[in-house]
Amino acid sequence: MATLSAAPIPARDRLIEAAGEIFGDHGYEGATVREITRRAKVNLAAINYYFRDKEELYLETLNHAMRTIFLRTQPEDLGATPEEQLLAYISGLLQRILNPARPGWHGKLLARELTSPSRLLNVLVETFIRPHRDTLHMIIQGAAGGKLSETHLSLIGASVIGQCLYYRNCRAVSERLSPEILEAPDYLDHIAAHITQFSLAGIAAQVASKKCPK
Amino acid sequence: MATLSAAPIPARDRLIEAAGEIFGDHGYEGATVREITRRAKVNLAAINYYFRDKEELYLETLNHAMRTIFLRTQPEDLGATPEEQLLAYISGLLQRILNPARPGWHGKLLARELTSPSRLLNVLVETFIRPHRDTLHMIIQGAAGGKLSETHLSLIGASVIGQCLYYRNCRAVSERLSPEILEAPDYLDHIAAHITQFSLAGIAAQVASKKCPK
Amino acid sequence: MATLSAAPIPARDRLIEAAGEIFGDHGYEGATVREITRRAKVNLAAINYYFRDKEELYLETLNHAMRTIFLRTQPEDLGATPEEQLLAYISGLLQRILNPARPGWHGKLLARELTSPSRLLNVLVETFIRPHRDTLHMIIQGAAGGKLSETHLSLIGASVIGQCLYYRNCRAVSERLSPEILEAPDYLDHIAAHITQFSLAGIAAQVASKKCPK
Amino acid sequence: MATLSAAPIPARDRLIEAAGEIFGDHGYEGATVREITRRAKVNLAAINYYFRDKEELYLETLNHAMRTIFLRTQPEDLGATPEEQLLAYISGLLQRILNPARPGWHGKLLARELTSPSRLLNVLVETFIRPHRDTLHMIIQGAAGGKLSETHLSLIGASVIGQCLYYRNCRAVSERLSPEILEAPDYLDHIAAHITQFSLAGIAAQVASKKCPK
DNA sequence: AATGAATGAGCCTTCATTCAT
DNA sequence: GATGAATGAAGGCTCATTCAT
Repeated sequence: MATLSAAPIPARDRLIEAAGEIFGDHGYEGATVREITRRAKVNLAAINYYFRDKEELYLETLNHAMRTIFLRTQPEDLGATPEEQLLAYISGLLQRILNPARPGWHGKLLARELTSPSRLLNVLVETFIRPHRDTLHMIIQGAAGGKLSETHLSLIGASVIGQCLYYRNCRAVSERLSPEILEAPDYLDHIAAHITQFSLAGIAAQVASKKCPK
Repeated sequence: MATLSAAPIPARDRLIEAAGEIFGDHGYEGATVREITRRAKVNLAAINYYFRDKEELYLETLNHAMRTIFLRTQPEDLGATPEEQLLAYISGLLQRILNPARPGWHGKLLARELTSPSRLLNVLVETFIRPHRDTLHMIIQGAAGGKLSETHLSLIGASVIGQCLYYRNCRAVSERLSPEILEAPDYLDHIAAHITQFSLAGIAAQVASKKCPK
Repeated sequence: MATLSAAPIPARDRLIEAAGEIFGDHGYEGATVREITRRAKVNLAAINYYFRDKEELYLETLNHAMRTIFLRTQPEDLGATPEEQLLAYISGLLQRILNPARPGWHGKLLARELTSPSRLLNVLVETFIRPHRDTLHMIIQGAAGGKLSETHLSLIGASVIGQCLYYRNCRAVSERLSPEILEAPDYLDHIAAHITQFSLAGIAAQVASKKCPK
Repeated sequence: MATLSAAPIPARDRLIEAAGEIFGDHGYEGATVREITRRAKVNLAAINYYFRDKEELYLETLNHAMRTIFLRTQPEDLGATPEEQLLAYISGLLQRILNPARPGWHGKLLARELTSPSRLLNVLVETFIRPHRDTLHMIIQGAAGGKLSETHLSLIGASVIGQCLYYRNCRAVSERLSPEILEAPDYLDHIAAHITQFSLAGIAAQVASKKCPK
């Protein structure tokens, strides 16, 4: 019989959702399977049933978050000019790790994993992060006019990413030191605009310094 | 009788040193007092004796790391021109959180605390971070010629700090994506120079855009 | 298939039985959960599983003992004349706290709780002891011919109860000072008879002294 | 130089006083040497210095309490007639175990020891309790006119002692069930008078029943 | 004579996991 | 397919005690 009521979320998915929240808030060691199963409203033994053990659940949850955060984006999808592409890239990244409309734990989990990596890091880097990084480098190269070495690209890429991650990693500090920035309704747009302008100037300076080295 | 042998390090100090390493590597929840006391070569009950409990030991250790990292530095100590000051500031920060000659756990502990704050964060921000931030803002204001609003200072300050912390928070990723950067013997100087040049260009662009808003 | 073997006692009940014996012998603080779980032949973690913690187990065990000791008895169940009722009451009380056929720890636990009350005492008094006391007062009033004030009833009741509890609280001393009393096969009956006769005389004297106060 | 200030109480005596209070309130196992040394305002190691260990301190403290409670009293000291002697005996016992002017822990410690004896009980019984019991039996024999057997004396003695100890052992219950008795300023005298009258009647009945056994 | 530093043993509790159903 | 019962291991902590001074 057809019915309008939404299908109930399967237990396995409820587990991943609950695990993400708790791993994000308390870390792998700080999270307890009891708390996770309670929040997911499943039996205590369900984690060992659907996943093998706590670690497997963590890896599965992390994988889920990474897939959501690192949606493939091609430069051509981002905009016409390199400047537009960079803004789109930065804006997208900020959205993915900070937007409270998304499950907050995606970004938290990524930040935790970067700071203290699990054994999944290698596959994480190759599968998700490197392609994303390549896209960013391409955009930067475009903005620079195609003159930058790999090392320069890496340094600049790190500068761009570092600026974005700051708002994820140091959110608690920001809230105390510069609350006005985080309180604006469209603060993510403001921050994205600032980082883009700031970085484009940095890129331009890099190009200039290579042209006329003192 | 005079002797050349160094005085033995007191048990309490050995505990803080061991705790710093293990808290830095595994986080508060992941660290066990058994492991800490074993590494410090003291009795299991020593933590309860010198500190009240595990949490007190953590706070004491964190405080120790913060005091070491956030040595007061006045702008005038840093250099003559704003550019020199900014370079000195960035270089100093990188040294404090990354220099392997220092106990590696200082920076790790700071990074952990920023990402997932304990109840000590408030006092940490007011005692250590805010004064440091004020110094940075002063330097930026100097580099900008004294024209920037508080909000702009905050955004630019976040860009500078974010670039620096990237190498601490995402070190594991950097090692995989750009190993050549971290392998140079004076890589901290290179990074500091890059961030400084990048940021000065960003500051200049900010000043220019305020003068002639499109 | 029908079998003659008795059903195995559930782990939870074994825990209460073992806990009663050990709490009775060593008190709450002197008892260890290790010893209790060992005697109950269950895992160390079973206490946390069936009860929340050691205290909850104690309260549950105490409650169990109290329910067994303080079976409701109505005066009319006890006998026809007040004298028979008093004998039945005293005899029943002695049986409940001393009879070695019952688990010995019931009485021990009660004696301990009276001497050094836990936070359960209030509910214990209201639920179990007060009704019992009211029954006793009714019997005394009957034996006295209905002339005694509340205060006199309380004093006489205390005298009756005190005589009975002596054999519980000071059993170890009795065994040394008057072993012949405890060695008779029906010593509980002898003691009950003595206390009854002794108390009836006391009650009669009380009534007489009220009639002709000197 | 002579001075009016009282001599400071020696550390050893302060320890016994503090130990008595805490053993009385929490029992041997529930008491901690830390708490005792803190209350006695002595070093943590003082217990092991003045006494050998915790148990030795307990025995010493118990001994101290027993000596205070069981001051030798001869029948001739108590009064002329057996009735006066019994009143004096009962009144004295109640004073010793209940009088709040004395250190409250004396009675508490005795009650605890009777209910759950330590290995000191044997010597306690022979040294303190038996002589006291003999005095009581002599008084009872006097009141009875010298006709009672040992067994009868023991039963009657137990009745007398039991009535007295009730107010020590079940004080917490009395406070809830009959507060009015304990609130009178001279309640100890009232209780002593009641127990004496009650017991004299009991003794008389015993004598009568032996004369004309049914 | 007395004490601060340090310790080994044992406490209760909680953890992730498994097993029988 | 899913779960309630039960468990072994390890957790942090507190205990009474000792040792060097």
